[in-house]
Amino acid sequence: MAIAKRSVQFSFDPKTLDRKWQDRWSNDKLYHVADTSEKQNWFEMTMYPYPSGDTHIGHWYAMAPSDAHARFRRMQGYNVLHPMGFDSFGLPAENAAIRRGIHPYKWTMDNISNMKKQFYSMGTIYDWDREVNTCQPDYYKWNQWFFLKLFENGLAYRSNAPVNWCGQCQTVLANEQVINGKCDRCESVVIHRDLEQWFFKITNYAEELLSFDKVIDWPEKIKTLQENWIGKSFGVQVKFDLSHLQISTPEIETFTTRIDTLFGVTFIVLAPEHNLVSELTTPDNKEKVEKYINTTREYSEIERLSTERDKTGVFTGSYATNTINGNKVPIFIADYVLMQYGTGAVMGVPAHDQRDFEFAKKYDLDIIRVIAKNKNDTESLEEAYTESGILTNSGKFDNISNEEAKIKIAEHLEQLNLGIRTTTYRLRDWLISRQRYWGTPIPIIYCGDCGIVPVPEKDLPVILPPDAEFKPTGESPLKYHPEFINCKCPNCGNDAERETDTMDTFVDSSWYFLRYPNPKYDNAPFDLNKLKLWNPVDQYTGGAEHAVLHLMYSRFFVKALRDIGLFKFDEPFLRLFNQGMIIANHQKMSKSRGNVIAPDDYVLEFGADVVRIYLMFLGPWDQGGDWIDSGINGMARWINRVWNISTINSNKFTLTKENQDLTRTTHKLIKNVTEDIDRFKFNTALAFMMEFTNYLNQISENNNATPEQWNFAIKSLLLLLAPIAPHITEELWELTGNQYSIHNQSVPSFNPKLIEDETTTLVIQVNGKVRDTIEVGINTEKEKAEEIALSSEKIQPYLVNQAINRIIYVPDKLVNIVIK
RNA sequence: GCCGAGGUGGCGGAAUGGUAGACGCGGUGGACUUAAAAUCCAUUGUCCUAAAAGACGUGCGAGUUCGAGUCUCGCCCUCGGCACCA
Repeated sequence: MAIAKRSVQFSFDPKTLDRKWQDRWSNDKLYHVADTSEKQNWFEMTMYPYPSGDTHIGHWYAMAPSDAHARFRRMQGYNVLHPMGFDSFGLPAENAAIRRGIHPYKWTMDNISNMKKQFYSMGTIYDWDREVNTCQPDYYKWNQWFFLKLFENGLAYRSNAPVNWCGQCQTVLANEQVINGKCDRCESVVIHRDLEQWFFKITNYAEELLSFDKVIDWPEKIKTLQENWIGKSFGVQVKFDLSHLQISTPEIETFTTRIDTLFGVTFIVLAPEHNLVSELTTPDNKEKVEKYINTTREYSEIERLSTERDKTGVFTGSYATNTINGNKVPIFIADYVLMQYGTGAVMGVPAHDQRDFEFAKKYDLDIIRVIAKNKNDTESLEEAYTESGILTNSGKFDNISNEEAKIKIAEHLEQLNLGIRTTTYRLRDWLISRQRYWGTPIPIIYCGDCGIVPVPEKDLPVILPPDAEFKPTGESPLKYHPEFINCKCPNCGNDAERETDTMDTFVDSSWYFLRYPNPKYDNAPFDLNKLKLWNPVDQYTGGAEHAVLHLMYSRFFVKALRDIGLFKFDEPFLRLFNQGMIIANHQKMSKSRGNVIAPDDYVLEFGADVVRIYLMFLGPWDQGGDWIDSGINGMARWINRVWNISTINSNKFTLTKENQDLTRTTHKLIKNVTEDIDRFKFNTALAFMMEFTNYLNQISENNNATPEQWNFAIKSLLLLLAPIAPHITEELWELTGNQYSIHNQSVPSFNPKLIEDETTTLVIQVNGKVRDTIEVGINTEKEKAEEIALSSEKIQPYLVNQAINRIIYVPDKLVNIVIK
């Protein structure tokens, strides 16, 4: 795509400037971060990228503002660690290997070196001595180490679980490889299969993850998203009697949040995977049931995703007894009941649950209304009644409110030992197995005699063999790598086999913030002394698309490692800020649309600073922005004006007495910009600076400053702009005779007393409509202000023959004359 | 369906309940120039008007208030996330 041409004639050459200062900073190790200093440490991170090969404007949009904020903290006197790394395991590398025959390692490392060059061209303060790269054995070794720790502590386990299966490729697919229910490689429909998989027991932490007491500042939105994901609900586990069937268990347990509707149960539904299904199925239903289970097992993603899908199910032939009223109800299986939630069994109350209602209609089951809108309510139901109401058809519980009944019936069941109040969560355990090559090998050995044997710590890392063969079969190359698979059991020494699955890459990102303080430490994942200096992270920034997965997994990791005793803190990220999405010319950017903004081209044309400024000016960072090509010239124009105005020789100013207004405006600028950058409001911070530049032009033209105050104004402007536009401000800092480097200076401070205005514009309203504005001294008395307002020539006509009801006075702001 | 964010000029966007449209883009007119670009100056919500003055104006409809883009209630639309969770 062609880029916007520069229409500005710069007074300087941005390309030369960028290079000059980037090299100087790099040679001087200006951004080297010591672990300790006389300053307070501040750990500010932005989410590390996947090394896709080319930085696009989205990377810049995430990184430039966070870099500016970190630089700003640095100038506020903190010792700032603002590191960068690469989330370098993952699918695209493997696909490149299969499609183009490039080894994932080479592909990844080439991309990383390219992206590092691009980050360098942005003028970021990343200290590359602290780089973290997750595909290196010295990093993923610790993934394996953590896995062993979690395993030892009962937080990692192996279990059978359904996976996405592509029949064409004969392999398992990760969720992200399933696009609209189809395989992303061969486009055939994906079905479900059961496989033995490894899980992390995140559900142990469901309750603690719901609490955000230990964070300082997180967006409400993200907290809510996590709360919804965890999905806590209160309900009752209630038993239905099966004793008459004489099978292995005398009862079946269901979970419900609507125990008040217990008298309305007309059927029971089990998930097809429920372990009682085979026992409950009577011989004459056997064929039907098995057929249903098989089709369910092979149900496609597409069907499952469809909301409007008909409820289907099949009768097992058996009945259960609802002990509260002795009713016999039929037992069905249906795939709308999920094995993973609650007990995998549901009591069907068609009158008060829409899904049950549809199911009952389809299979012609009874619908018994037990909650009435009011006492006279006898209407028949067109759909489930899910509102609150009064109990009916419910024996001794009739005529009480359903909210009351929830408690009464639960207590009743508990007394009879037929039910118990419980809490259930939607959150599932974290499935970490991936049937892929380019990831961390799971450090487990399977021995015919000893079973599951963890790889001993001393044998870590289990190295990913570099000489794997990549064939377009879709299967993990590790499955065909005998040297990798075959090994000796660490326990008994007999022949054994290695696990060939690798870990989900979210494992890598769940603790990388613990590695930045000591990326090369090799006795442990981290040196506790270093860790204490930096962690937890003071400020984290990144896209909201990671609201649940990455951010919740990281929280889980920290809590689990804390409980294992590795450190004491509870949360990984104390403050979180989510930037919005950047779009281009009103459209989402995509390769197919051909509207992807390539930052490199703009950097060559305009210089890094102009691109940085534009990204921060486009809109409020948290709400995203619209990159409109023509807009960038405005930033170039402005920065050129900053250049021109900064290079004016201050000796030309001949005023001997200070211009109070300039002093006031300069101090206001400092206040406003400081506050705005602090809260990531770069767009308004820049607007203030632009306004100030326009103002300085007037001052210069009218020669309305002393040399000293002019210098102070320019110096303040440069210092405030330095975090956002590091190259040009550094050059101007030098040109104006200051000492290298501007980035080692402090943010200028303002004097609140000097900000106070002497006069203010008083708005005069009549009945809330602005009729006049009058300049008055600050702190004008009410009586005086009213007098001024009433005597205004513009106001007079409105008051002729009018009775004044009252007068509102807001000091220093307005007078509102209320007439009839 | 549920949860969240949002709806303001031609465009991106500003506005602790107190002058709506800061700042920037784009447009128009002018200066400079042989000319153009760049730069600078002026102007730029709509209607009415020669102008002044005025009227209208923040998705729609009500309400609270001396005063509402901002608060309350009820709708409509857009974008993001979740989605048979019993």
